Amino acid sequence: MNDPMNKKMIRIKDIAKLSGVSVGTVDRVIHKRGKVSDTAREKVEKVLDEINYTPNLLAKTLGSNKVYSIALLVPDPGQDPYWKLTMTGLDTAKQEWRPYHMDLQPYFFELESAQSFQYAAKELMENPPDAVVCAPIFLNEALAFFEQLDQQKIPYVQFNTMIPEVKPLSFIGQDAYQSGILGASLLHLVSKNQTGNQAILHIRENVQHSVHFREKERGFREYFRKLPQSQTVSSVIIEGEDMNTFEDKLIGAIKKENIKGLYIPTSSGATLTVDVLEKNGLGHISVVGYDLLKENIVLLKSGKIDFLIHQNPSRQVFRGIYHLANHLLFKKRSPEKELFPLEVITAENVDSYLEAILH
Amino acid sequence: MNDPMNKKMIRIKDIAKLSGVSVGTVDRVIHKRGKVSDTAREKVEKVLDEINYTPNLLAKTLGSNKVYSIALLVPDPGQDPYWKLTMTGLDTAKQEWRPYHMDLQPYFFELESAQSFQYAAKELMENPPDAVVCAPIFLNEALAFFEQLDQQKIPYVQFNTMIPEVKPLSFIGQDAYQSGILGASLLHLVSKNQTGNQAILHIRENVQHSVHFREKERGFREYFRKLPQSQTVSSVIIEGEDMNTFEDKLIGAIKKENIKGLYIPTSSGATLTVDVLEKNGLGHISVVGYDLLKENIVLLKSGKIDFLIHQNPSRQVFRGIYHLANHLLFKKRSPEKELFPLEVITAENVDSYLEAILH
DNA sequence: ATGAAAGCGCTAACAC
DNA sequence: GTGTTAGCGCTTTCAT
Repeated sequence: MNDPMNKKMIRIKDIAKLSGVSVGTVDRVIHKRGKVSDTAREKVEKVLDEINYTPNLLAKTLGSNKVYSIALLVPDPGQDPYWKLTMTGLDTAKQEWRPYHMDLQPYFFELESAQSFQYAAKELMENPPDAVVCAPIFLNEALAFFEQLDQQKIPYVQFNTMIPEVKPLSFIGQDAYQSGILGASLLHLVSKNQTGNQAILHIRENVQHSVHFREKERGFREYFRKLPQSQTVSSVIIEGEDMNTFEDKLIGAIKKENIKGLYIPTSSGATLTVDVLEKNGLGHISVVGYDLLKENIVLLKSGKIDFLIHQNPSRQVFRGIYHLANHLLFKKRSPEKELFPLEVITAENVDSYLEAILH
Repeated sequence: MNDPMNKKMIRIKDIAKLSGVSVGTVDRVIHKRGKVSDTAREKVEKVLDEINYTPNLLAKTLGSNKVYSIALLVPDPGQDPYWKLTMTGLDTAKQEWRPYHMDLQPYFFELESAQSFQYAAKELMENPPDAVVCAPIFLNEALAFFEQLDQQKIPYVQFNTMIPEVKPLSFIGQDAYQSGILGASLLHLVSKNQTGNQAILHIRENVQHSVHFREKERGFREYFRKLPQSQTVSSVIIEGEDMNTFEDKLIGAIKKENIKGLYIPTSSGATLTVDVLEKNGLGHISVVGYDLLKENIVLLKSGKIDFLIHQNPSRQVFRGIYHLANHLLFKKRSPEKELFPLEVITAENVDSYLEAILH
């Protein structure tokens, strides 16, 4: 903005001298803390208006000499490869913030159990951190937790799933609706030469996730509805249970609805599906899936999945921590929302993503 | 790695006490500066081995009390929309590093004039910065400049174009060969239904850029060569001059070679090309271009360009500055190479990229 | 309400 | 060679 060329940077001491008060008073005025007389305040503010003071953040942090802690509340990475990716983000953040003595502690809950979310949240609060990064998988339980944080004035970042009811320091994630549109367009492109219908496949999606997945479905349908020659879209819902039921349901639907393309919003769903397709000689069906899970990468490279959309969970937590750390350490303000780009992964660019440093 | 839960962080003072020497000596051992007796060194090193000391970077930087400057040497952003994007990266970096009193100064040269590169480099060196970020468009001139920097022990980051002959602090950019492969695969995908040949279009590419563009071409050709039914690829070279010549050459080549798909490695080349195609009723020809230039975005959204590949020049400079700042301020070591992912942009995800904070 | 002064952890200059 | 000490710019405490 303005030239930082002026040799000497302005210090609180300088402001004090210029306005004829002590550094203590200047500090009080700047941070609106303690008592200051109107006359003193005016003198200082006058000087502040004229010069352009930017505090030295290093000194600020050093002087206040606190060790901050940030807790991370996420699904157990051992239970799901998608959530396992978030640990990379945590590790990178740990390294990055280590020199600032930031204490980063993860707490895990079962992906399928709202109760375990409550339990993990409770454990977390037994030793209240200075800030929290949370994936609010379970709507009600998350709301209760966030309320608790609000009460204790603990700032938090919400990521992955967007719950509009709360006002976190920031939300980090993607536009799920647009993600559905993108998925649809990719599927459309890649299955142009085949005849048949498109389908969205819901595999073991918690009802609780539903906001997220519903938005994806809405986008997906919208794309095909808007097409010049509007196409119908089937929806195949598979609750879970055993592989045989899964196979029967899936193959049944494909045959019945004459499906040529499958959109699979759940990261780990693509592997299961492709296995079944292969086994049943349905390898020609186009597949668009999510995320850089090991299995997905293999399938992508071998051409069994056509596209992946990258949600970048590792970076989501990395950025969540980043915002909170900046908030705590440097009082920097964070964006209300940080929406990640919807990244298209193909066999040809997947390696470039794997090599890239948490970008 | 290891638990940061131990209430108190270890300070140099602690190490001094534990090893029975003074803080000065500990500092000397840690930084291998000044003279230390072997016995003292051993005592300190023994303690260092046992405990896990991470220096407080805030205190470190504050104590050494320097104002660092980083110079940026890039093509004039006024002359080319691609290079204009780098200014976003500079601005963001300025904001980010402002609190650390980092002085960031850009120097510009003419995109088509090696001499102006020399001139700008000379001007830059009249007031030697502590580090340099440079886009080495002109091979020989860049080599001379880098040599000068090496001599003066000024660290530098090389971005956008990879010159293997030098050893900068880091290189930032993309794998151009793989980028060509990606471009080819996208073009192949999108033009499957049409008959004809693929072509790569070279528009006003300085000979000096050639490493970069040659690699892209190599990848592009390689993709089609490896295809089960190997396809031929034409290469259309347009030196510059006026629009009419451009049009004649382009249309001539398209007709003659029966071209159905165009790969355009130069960011600003796509607009020119699409204009000519439209005008000549050749709107059906598929186009893959580069980068999020305003004009490209419009064409992408209207379906006149099928895909863009994002080189993210703004982030390239942002990261370049990031590495150098960390190097200077915190003595952090940077990666030799930071390869960006090859990002695929479509009409459906382009907005998500525009919204995204310099990601 | 305000000023003076003691840190924060590290660096660097200085004395011995 | 080694220990001591005065900063770096800010926060925080303690007198006044």
